[in-house]
Amino acid sequence: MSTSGGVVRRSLLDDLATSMLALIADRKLSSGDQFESVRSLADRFKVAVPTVREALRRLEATGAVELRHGSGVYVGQHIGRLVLANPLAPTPSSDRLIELLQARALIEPPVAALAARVRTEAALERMDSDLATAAELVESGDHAQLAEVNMDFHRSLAQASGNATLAEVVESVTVVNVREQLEILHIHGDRQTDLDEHRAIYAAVVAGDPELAERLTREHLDGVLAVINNRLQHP
Amino acid sequence: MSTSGGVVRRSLLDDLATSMLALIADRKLSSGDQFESVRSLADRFKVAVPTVREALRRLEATGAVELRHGSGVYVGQHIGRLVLANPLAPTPSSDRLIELLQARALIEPPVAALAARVRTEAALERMDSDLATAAELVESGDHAQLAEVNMDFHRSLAQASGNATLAEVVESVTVVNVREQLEILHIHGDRQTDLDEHRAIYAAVVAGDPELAERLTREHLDGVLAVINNRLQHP
DNA sequence: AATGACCAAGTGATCTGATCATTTTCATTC
DNA sequence: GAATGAAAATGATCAGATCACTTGGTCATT
Repeated sequence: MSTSGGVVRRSLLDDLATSMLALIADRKLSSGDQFESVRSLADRFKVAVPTVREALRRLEATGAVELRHGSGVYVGQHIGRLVLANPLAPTPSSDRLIELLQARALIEPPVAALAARVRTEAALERMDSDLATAAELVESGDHAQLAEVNMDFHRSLAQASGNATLAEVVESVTVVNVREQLEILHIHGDRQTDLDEHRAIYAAVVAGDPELAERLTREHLDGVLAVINNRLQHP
Repeated sequence: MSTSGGVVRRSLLDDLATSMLALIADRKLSSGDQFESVRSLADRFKVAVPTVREALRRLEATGAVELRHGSGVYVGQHIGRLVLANPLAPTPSSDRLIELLQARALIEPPVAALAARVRTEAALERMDSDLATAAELVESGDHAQLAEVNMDFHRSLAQASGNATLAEVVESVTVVNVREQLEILHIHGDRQTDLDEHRAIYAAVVAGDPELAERLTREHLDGVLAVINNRLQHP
C-alpha cells in the first residue's frame, strides 16, 4: 500500500477507534450513555472481538469510554476533552509536587480573575455547595474528604471562568495524586484558614472583583506552597 | 474477593498495566528504549497474549509505550507526564478554538515571566534555534512548517521556565490540532510580525526581564486572538 | 570492497472460537 | 408485592493459529 505524501500508517485499530468515536458522535451520545456491546461492534465493523477490545482499551485510557463487566460499554466522562491528567501518572516525588503547586500558583490566579468577570451561574452554585460541604467536614474532622472537597472548590472556581479548556487544565493539575501526596506527607496548614480563604475568594468572585479574586487566589496558593516547603525542610 | 473499604476493583488488566509500568521503572528505561516483546510479557506475567495487548493499548494511549509492527514494544515519549493533550480529541470547533487561544493568552504570559527569571539553558538554545528555522521558513514560504515551528517556540519558551508541569500544560494547549485548524481557516496575520514578536519575547527572556517578557507574550497572543476573531466574523 | 537482492527469524497484528465471571432481566414463588 | 433464583446478555480471559512488517545477515553482482 502507499499512503502517499504523508507518513501515516493507519492500522485497522486506528480506523476502528476513530470509527467508534464517530459512531458515538453520530448518535449524539454523551457521558454515561450506554454504547454498544463488544460483540455487536465486532459484527458491525467486521473485525474480531480482541481487535475491538484493543480499540476500546485505547478509548478507555483517556476516558472516552468505560467498560463495565457484565453490563456493557458506556460513554466515558472525559470524551471530547482537549487536556487530560495522565491517568497512568506515577505518584509524584516531593520535587514534582512542589513544581505542580508552583504551576497552580501561576495558572489559577488569572483564572480566578476571569471567573470574577464571567461568573458562570452553575459553577457559582457549585462553589457555594463546596464551601458548605467543606465547613461540615472541618467540623467533623474528616480530613481526607476535606482535602478532596477543597480541590473541588478550585475546580469549580475554574469552571466559573466559562472557559472549558481552562477548567480542564485546572482539573488536570488538581487531580487526586496531590491529595494523596499531601496526606502522605502529613502536610496541612490550618484547615479553618483554608476555608476562610476559599470563602474570601468566593466572595470576590460573586462581587465581580477580578483583581481581588486574583490576589486572594495567589496568596492562598502561595500560602499552601510556603507551608509545604516548610514541612519538607522540617520533616 | 473483597477489596474492603475502598471501591477499587482491580481487574487482571489493571494489575498488568501497573506491573508493566513498574517493570519499565525498575529497569530505568526511558523514552525510545526497547521494552519487551508481547509474547515475552505474556510468558512473564502468565497471561494470554490478547490480555497483554489490551494492557499495552492502554499504556499506548497516553504515550507511555509505543508498539512498532515487526519491531517491538518501546518506551513512549510521554511516560511519566502528569498532563497530556487528549490524543483522541476531535478537531475543535471555532468556538472551542477561540476558547483554547483565550486559555493560552491567560496562561502563557506568566509562564514567560517565569522563563525570564529562570532561563533554562537548553531551552534558550532551542528558542534560538526555533527562531532561526522560522526565519528560513518565512523566506521559503512554507506556511505549514512555519506554523509548526512557531508552536515549537511557545513550547520551548515554556520549557525555559524550568517547570516541567507548566511545560506539559503549554504543550497540551499548543498541540497540532491548532495548527490544522488555523490552516483550515486560512487564518494568519503578518508572518514577519509574528517572527518579530517572537524575537522580542526571546530577547526579553535572555535579558532576564520578566515584566517585559510577560507583556510581550500577552500582546502577542492577544494579537493572534484578535486576528482570528476578526477572520471568523468576516469569513 | 561496496552495493543491492534476497531470505529467514523475530515480532506485532488479527482472527477464530471457546470458557469463565458479573450484571441485569424477569418469571416464579412465597 | 417482595423475595428468589434461573436465564440471558455482556465483559474478561484464554489458547493457538496465521498474516504482515521489520531487521539483520547471506550472497551474488558489480
